[in-house]
Amino acid sequence: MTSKREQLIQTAVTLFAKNGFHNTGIDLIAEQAGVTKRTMYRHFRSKEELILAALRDYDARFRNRFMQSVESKWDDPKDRLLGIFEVAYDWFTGNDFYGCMFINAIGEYSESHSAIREVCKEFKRLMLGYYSKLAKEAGAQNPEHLAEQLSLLFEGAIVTHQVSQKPEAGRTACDAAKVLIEAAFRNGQTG
Amino acid sequence: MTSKREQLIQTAVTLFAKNGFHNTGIDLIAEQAGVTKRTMYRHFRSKEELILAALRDYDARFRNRFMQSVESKWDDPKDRLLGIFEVAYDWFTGNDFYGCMFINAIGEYSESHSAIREVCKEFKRLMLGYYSKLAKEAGAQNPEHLAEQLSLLFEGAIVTHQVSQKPEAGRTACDAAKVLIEAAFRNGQTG
DNA sequence: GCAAAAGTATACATATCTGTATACTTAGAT
DNA sequence: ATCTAAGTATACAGATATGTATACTTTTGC
Repeated sequence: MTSKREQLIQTAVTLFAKNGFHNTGIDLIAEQAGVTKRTMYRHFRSKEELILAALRDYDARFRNRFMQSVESKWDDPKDRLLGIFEVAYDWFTGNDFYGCMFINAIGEYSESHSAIREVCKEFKRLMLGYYSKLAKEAGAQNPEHLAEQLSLLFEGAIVTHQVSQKPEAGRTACDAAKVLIEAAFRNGQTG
Repeated sequence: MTSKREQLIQTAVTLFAKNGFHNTGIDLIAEQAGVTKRTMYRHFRSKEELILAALRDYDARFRNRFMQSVESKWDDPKDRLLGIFEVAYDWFTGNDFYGCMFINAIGEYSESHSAIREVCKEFKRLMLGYYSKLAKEAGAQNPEHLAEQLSLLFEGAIVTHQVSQKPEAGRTACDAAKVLIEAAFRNGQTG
């Protein structure tokens, strides 16, 4: 049996993703988690603490799932670089895709120096690090640079699908990624 | 003198962009606009109506400013395609950059069929149309496809700068855009 | 000049939000 | 076995939300 704390976090992740942060009240989270508000406040001293816990939990789970998905489907590092976009496509077209939770969080909590921003930045930093690692394994001469380019395509595809609901965004990102990857291997420095 | 209605819309745009939609109350908007709440409700029958008006107003102004900026700085259509990212960089590094208002709006109002979503989709559609027009003028063989690729880079740069506060995202987008543009002119179909 | 529209000022209704208080009940660990 | 931590249930405090009501004043079009 999962702990009450875990139930709270999972419920929070779901509701925050679907309905936004300010728009999701503590009462609803507690009710949906099958827990009283008193219990919630014993685990988290404030709503912000719960938000942080939800983001941190989602961060770890998402990256784990993502990397395992990529690595179970492709072996060649260069294939994996492209595979990123295949996996992203599956994510986009799933039933409960509401964009990237971290982007959405910053949309609501824009303060420059806040704990929430730090978690969001860290998530993006770690994702970028993964692309970079794949690019390095694939033998790109400037793996960081290629990773940053692919990251832009990835983020772009997320928000395009989120806002415009165009499934072809995933395909387009994949096409563009191919071009950028080829260029990165053709002459090291890409532009 | 600008009308009260205009003042309300401008104030709403500023506050929604900076502090989010749910987190910005009618009372504050009215106060900041120098207007009573009663007056606000004479112009807009609900907060959602004000949000829609703010988004529509911002949509028109932003695109206008953006296109004029691009076209006043470059004459050659191919230069303009790259210029997009220069102009974007200026936007990112300005004083009050809080990401794309439309992306942020969808983050808070994710319902699939809502008036808010339609306005956001329309904005993105019109921006894409502009890239497409430039690509066509530049003589790309598949201007829509190139436009969609560049759009992904653009959106990616927005959210990357918004979340991770990395000024180099603009530069990276520009580099990647160069590669994609070159590829689009080298062999029409890009991957 | 005057009626209608738009504005001010302020209070109110109603709902919901975060967070706390009180009193009682389990469940586990030593 | 008992003591503590964690849980339930419920009510409350205080702030803030959206939206309305009332009564008065200013602006503006005809």
